[in-house]
Amino acid sequence: MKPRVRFAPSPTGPLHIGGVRTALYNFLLARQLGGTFILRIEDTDQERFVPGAEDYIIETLAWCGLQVDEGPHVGGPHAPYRQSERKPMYRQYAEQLLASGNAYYAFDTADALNTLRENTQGGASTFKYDATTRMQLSNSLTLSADEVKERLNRGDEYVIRLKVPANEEVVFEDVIRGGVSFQSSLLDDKVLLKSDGMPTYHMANVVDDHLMEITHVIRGEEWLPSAPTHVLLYRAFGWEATMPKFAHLPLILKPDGNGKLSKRDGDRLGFPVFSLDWTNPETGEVSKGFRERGFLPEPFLNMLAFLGWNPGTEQEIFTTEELIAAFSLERINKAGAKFDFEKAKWFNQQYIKTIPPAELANLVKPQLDDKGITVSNEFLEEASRLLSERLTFLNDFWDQGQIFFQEPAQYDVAMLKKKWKEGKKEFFPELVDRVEKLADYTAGALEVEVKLFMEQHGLGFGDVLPIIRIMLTGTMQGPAVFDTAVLIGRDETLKRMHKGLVEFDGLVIS
RNA sequence: GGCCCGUUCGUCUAGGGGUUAGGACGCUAGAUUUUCAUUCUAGUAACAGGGGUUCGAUUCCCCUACGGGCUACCA
Repeated sequence: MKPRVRFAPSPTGPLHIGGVRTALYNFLLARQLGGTFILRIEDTDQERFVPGAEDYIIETLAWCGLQVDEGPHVGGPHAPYRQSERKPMYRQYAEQLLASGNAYYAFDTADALNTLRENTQGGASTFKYDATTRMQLSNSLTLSADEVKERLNRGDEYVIRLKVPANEEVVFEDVIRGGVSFQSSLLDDKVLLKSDGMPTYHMANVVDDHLMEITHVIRGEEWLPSAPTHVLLYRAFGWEATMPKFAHLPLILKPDGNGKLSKRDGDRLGFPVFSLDWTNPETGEVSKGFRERGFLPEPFLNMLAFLGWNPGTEQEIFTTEELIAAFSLERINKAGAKFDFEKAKWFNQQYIKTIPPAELANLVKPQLDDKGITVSNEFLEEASRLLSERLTFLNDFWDQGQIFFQEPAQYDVAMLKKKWKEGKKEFFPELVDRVEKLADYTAGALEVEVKLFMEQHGLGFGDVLPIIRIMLTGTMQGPAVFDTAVLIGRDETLKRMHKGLVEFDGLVIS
């Protein structure tokens, strides 16, 4: 059987990193096994539908390079891939279960059931629609056939529920957790078809996974408690022989404290939890995405893959191709992983420094475009070369490299006060002059010239270099001074030096 | 409350009946860079607790504690 896996999100909002990781694991397994990666949109709840969410999901997968083989935007042999569009298909399956006695009509209203639940709150047991209560409720099990028919004809609202067998042990194998078992009497008679005719998640999921010939269901741990219901459904349909393998992923947790990672944690702790920027269509509120924060897709995926999985070797930096080769469901951990933004940054930084300067130049170019700055490709490439080991995020390029494109906006006055002193500063006009006359304007020649200048005047590196650095960049940080001087060119270097000569005295006095 | 899943350095984790319990992030120190960052080296730090089983348990079993998930006509 050809491996077929699916990522099946609900379009209820932006994808957070847990969702992306689920997609990634599905993708990795599909690619490793030469199988098919399917995107299915589970939009059976019209009330929670959020406009733009589906596009967001598709854009995220595209940005990450998780190419979808079948899905709503690319089609495929099992189209449609949006459950709302598959609505007419589910009814017959519900009826099949009705006919075989595995399901029944239930006429109880949601309000009535809520009341029952409230009345049993805090007691020994909470109300559950199950084998012990269903004979006291109004459904096709308790009503006469005639009355059921009459209610149906009259147009009474109803749902179709799964008739969960009493006192059975439901056992299934989870690839990650091993054998898992549930007592069927603890399960409730889940609604299969809602009163609006839409299937519930459980129904649609099982039917579609079967129809789409899914071989592995890889999803979050929050689905583990409903997995036995799904197993029962496969059984009721007579599909148990081709039931997919289940793998329930551990959750991604808050870095501090406990609980699932949520949007709030990101806001609170200052890091993104979504893949891309997201604008809430109702409030207009914008949530930061990893992409916009300066992450690149490969390290983003690399980092995500390691949240709950590891290859068993000491290699941590992986390309997506390498992840495909190394991945295995069996090596996924059982326990939830707390998200660590520091480690996420490290993956990104490690990746950026491997990018060839010409390529990095292309990646950072938009930052200059935004500022209306145009430079030659050679210039940008050299700037990228100088900065590539110094960037954690792509966005750091401007912060660290702006002095390549514009004069320093301010000077490190505290340092100037220490270094711009009588007895030393008098020599600098001569240095500027020598730079101007230097025959060979290269980093090497500059260094030789500066050393010569120092020797002749009995000055040390500490007397001279900080001054040159501040003249050129304004700060004590940044790439090698001589490289910087060569990059910005002799004219610009001289211009900045002259400016320093003019301004430093005033700065030191104040 | 009930059910299910889980628990190795602060964090992500390797390991698995006998190990100096390994790596990575972070942090600290040193080296390099007369800057900062990078890089390199070193250091820091863990088997939740209690019972078994065993010659020997961190590893297997049980209990407890703690954490998480689920408990809707939401997914």
